[in-house]
Amino acid sequence: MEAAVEKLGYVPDAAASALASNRTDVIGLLIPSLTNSVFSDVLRGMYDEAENHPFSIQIGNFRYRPLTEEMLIGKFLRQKPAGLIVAGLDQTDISKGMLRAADCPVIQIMDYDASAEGDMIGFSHYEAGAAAARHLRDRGYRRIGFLGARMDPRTQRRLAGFNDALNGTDDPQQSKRVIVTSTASSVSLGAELLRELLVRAPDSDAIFCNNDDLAIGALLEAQRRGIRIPEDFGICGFNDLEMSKQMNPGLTSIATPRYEIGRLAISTIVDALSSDKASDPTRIDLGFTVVMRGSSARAVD
Amino acid sequence: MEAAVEKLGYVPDAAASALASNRTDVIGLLIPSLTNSVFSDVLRGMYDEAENHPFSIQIGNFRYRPLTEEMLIGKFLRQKPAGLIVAGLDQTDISKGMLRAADCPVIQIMDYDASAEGDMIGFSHYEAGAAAARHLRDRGYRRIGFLGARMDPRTQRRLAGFNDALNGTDDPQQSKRVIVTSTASSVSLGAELLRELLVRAPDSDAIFCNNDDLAIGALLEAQRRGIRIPEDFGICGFNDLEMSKQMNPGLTSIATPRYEIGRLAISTIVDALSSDKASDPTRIDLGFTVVMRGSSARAVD
DNA sequence: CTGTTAGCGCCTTCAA
DNA sequence: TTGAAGGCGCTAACAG
Repeated sequence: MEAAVEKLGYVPDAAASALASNRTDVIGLLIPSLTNSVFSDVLRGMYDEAENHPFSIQIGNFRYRPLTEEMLIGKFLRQKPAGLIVAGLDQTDISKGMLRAADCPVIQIMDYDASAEGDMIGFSHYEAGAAAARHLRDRGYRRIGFLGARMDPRTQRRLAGFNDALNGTDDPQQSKRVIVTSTASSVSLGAELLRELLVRAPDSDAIFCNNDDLAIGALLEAQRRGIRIPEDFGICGFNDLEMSKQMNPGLTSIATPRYEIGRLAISTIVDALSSDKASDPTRIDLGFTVVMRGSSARAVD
Repeated sequence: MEAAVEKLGYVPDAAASALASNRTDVIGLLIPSLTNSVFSDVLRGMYDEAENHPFSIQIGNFRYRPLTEEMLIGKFLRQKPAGLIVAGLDQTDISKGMLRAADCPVIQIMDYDASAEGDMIGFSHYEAGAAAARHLRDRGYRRIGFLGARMDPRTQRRLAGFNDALNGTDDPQQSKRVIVTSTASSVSLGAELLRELLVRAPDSDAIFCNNDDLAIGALLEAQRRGIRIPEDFGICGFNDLEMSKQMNPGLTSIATPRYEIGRLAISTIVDALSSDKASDPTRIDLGFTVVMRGSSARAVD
């Protein structure tokens, strides 16, 4: 009979199946931005992992707007997804309530905070910011600025870690060296923010950038201005994009496990779906790595 | 009654609706790669446009494999999508048959070829390749190479246009200057391919790159080798990524209407769905623009 | 034009 | 273990 079914070219109807079983094979993914190059790696990991499973991925873009996220969570949940993946730990209370009540696996990705509730796969942005500050300080830089675009909650946590780690550097100007904006991150913006830093605090001798786009823009702008890197000025980026190591000098950055987060998010959902017994909570801190390259490789005496 | 319905928090069931109407509100999108930075701009355009409509977007990644594309077209069509968007004009015959028979709007994007069938929104890659060759020749370069990664059909058309435009340049070595590989494009690969070109044809004085990733990698590698750009060596990229204009010198590139393609693809489907009368075929050539910057701005006598 | 009803195709339960 | 049948909630066709 199965053979006959094969021959006749039978294909199950997804809608009928969904109606009867109250479940689809769509995994919903909610991300704050499509511009952010970060998410393309996460997506790649997800698609690589999903390839071996009968799931489709449907992306919702909430544009860094919590209320849009709330609306999309509701919309996705109504579609009876196989699972839901949301970026970040900072949903509104209403969103959190919906996620808690959802009758499908829900994973939060990108961030890790032991005190937050729910399943999560990510790393601590606070620690990453602190590690960047420490790295630059260890290389002998003393007047370290911060360039940031679109300060989402994770960026703010990096800034908090950065600031806390620099406390005791007794740089009275430290707060002046934090240059942030609400506009989207880009290479051009990195150049712009560096110019602004050098106006507001011209004696700055290093920067930690929100992400590698900004860092690359700042590096290129510094070179246009004849600033010697790393001798006179150190730069540390964040994310370690593929191109960062190709810069001249190479860009020091913080490598983040974006691809792995994507893979694990899907495989966690698949596992939760296959093992009918309630599985253990998934709370994975994947960590990060400071990758030193030329842009901060100053000789320390 | 409608008010009561509101009050009771009624929400329609997507699966039941799909089963009864034989139609969902999902627009399927088939792309060959998630790595390619090109598609993030296309996606952005799509999501920006879709925001005003009740459609969700579901992405299939066929990894440059025609048979995977075929399988995904079948899978998507079975879900009764509101519409289908496929990248490229080069599907297998079976795929083409399925697309022709689909009972939903189908748009091909990224490419434009007047002799191909079906609705399409894109531009001519052949012409783009020819324009790049002409630009470099007009700036006085005479021994122009081509760097290419993952030669998909559109890339090959750019190469064909490039080659045809250089015919008559009477460079007997022209074919030696074409360096291509099957691996995925990246900045590092651009550096690598430039090194290879300079081994195989050391007298080359310019390159047209597959895309800006390669071009940026080649530019940075050339600088590491002390090659003067644009005096001794000209570079033209493709796609005009945001960061290209920030390079030192700025990277000459071919600006492509990626965001616009995304927007138009969605709005075309929405229009086709709303106007019940069969609408006119959509065949839009959006063109491209050669943006000259420092990397090819050599004084011509 | 409004109100009613018969499926849509599968899943799941219940009977054999 | 296998098989039959009732719904899942909506849409569209049809009757009034």
